[in-house]
Amino acid sequence: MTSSEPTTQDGAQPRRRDARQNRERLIVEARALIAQNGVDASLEEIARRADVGVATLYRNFPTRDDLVRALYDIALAELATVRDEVVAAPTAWAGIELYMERVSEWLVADPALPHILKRMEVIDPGSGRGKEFQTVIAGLVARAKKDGALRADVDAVDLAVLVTMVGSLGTHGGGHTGQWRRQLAIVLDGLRLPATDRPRLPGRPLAAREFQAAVHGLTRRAKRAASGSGSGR
Amino acid sequence: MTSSEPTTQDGAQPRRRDARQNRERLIVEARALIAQNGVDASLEEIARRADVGVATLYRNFPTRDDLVRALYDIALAELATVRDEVVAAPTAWAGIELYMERVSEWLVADPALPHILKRMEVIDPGSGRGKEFQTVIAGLVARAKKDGALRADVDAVDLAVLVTMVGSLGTHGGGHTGQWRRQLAIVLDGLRLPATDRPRLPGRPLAAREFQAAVHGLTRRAKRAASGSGSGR
DNA sequence: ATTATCTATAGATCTATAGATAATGC
DNA sequence: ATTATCTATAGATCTATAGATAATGC
Repeated sequence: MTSSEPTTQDGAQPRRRDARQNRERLIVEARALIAQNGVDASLEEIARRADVGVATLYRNFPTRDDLVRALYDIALAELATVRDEVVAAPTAWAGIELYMERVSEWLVADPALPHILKRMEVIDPGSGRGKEFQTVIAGLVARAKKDGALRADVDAVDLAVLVTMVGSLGTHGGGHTGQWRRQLAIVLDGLRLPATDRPRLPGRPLAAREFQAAVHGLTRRAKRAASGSGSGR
Repeated sequence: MTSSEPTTQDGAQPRRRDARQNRERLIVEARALIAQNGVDASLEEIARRADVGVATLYRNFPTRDDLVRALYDIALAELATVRDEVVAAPTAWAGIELYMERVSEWLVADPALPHILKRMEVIDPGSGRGKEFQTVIAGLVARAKKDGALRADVDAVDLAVLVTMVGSLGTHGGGHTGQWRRQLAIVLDGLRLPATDRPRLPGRPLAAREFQAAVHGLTRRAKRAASGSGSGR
């Protein structure tokens, strides 16, 4: 209770070299396992994969929710860069494109994120940590409409929903294939005005069997885990 | 091993009245809990919620995968109706719209489905149970392109990915709000040719706080569970 | 000297099954 | 008579912590 207690601070780096490394490894493995098994992934197994005793995990993250919070903070820090890029865009429409692309990329790159975001809202409802971001986007939306670049009947929240949707391809659509860029392009075409003269879709369409494998999550990592430990629990 | 053994047949209905009812209840609760906690949801808790001893669950579904398979079969049966509707559509484009809408609806209505589909591909890889469906859609796509109703640079697999994406709003975007219809309309506009004269978006945009709640899965059911048992495990 | 790690362990919960008991259908 | 249910339980795994042991930084 005394303020001078030498406990591990909130998200602060531990003082010792090995401790920092262990924390890093725990975070990496936690992300991987949560992506696979959800927020309730076994803490014991996370520790095991990080080659660390369970107690070390508990020292760093006394509660499961502390771990979730840490992952959330890291992810959010990455997102801050995106905001800067977006406001620096030459036109409002370019800003919107950038926003959609970067946030999709962010979601697809880390399939643990949906689970983490979901849990965060339970832990800390309406924290509104991304609220200023939303304000930026709302401004962009207004300008893009005025420019005649964005259809008039959508708003910033629609964009947020759309980007969530595209980002979900990381979990349910095999984000590693880069397919999501095609789908994003189609979504952008659905938003664009005038609605003619569309750019070509990026990449190539997926073969049917690739889609099967992708939707059902058979990335290399998932495959390894499936053959290793059955249902994974 | 003898073929006359009176074991519970594959997906067959049990003979006794109470048994049928119990099986029904198990399936309902399994669906709900899997939607919430993933395929690895506790079988004990499913039985508990269905007001049934665990042994009853195991009698009906000797293996977790048997349960998953049963849920899959039920879902697929529902989907068969959709195929009939789609082939009966007046134009190829109408068929595509119908396909996208009905399959999205199907996915959104049952947030357990992504988990189940994922697991099915592990249990029974490349079973290709939906393959004939894909063939139907491929034909539709070809016709719609010839009609000049669908953009030329997409194929049937793109549509499947898109519909997966929209369907994911059931899990990650609060499907109960019906928001997905707006997003689907935008996607369809991105696919349509000529790309002008779009129909109005259905419904109304979501308020920012509604989006928060929706994305983070605070449906009534999730709320109840969260306040009830913490992290739910 | 301080900071952090590991091993061991208590209590809870889960999977899976055996054996005793109850409910239906013919 | 048959079919199905329930209770009880063994063994595994998980969470969370206490106490002994090892590694770093000043």
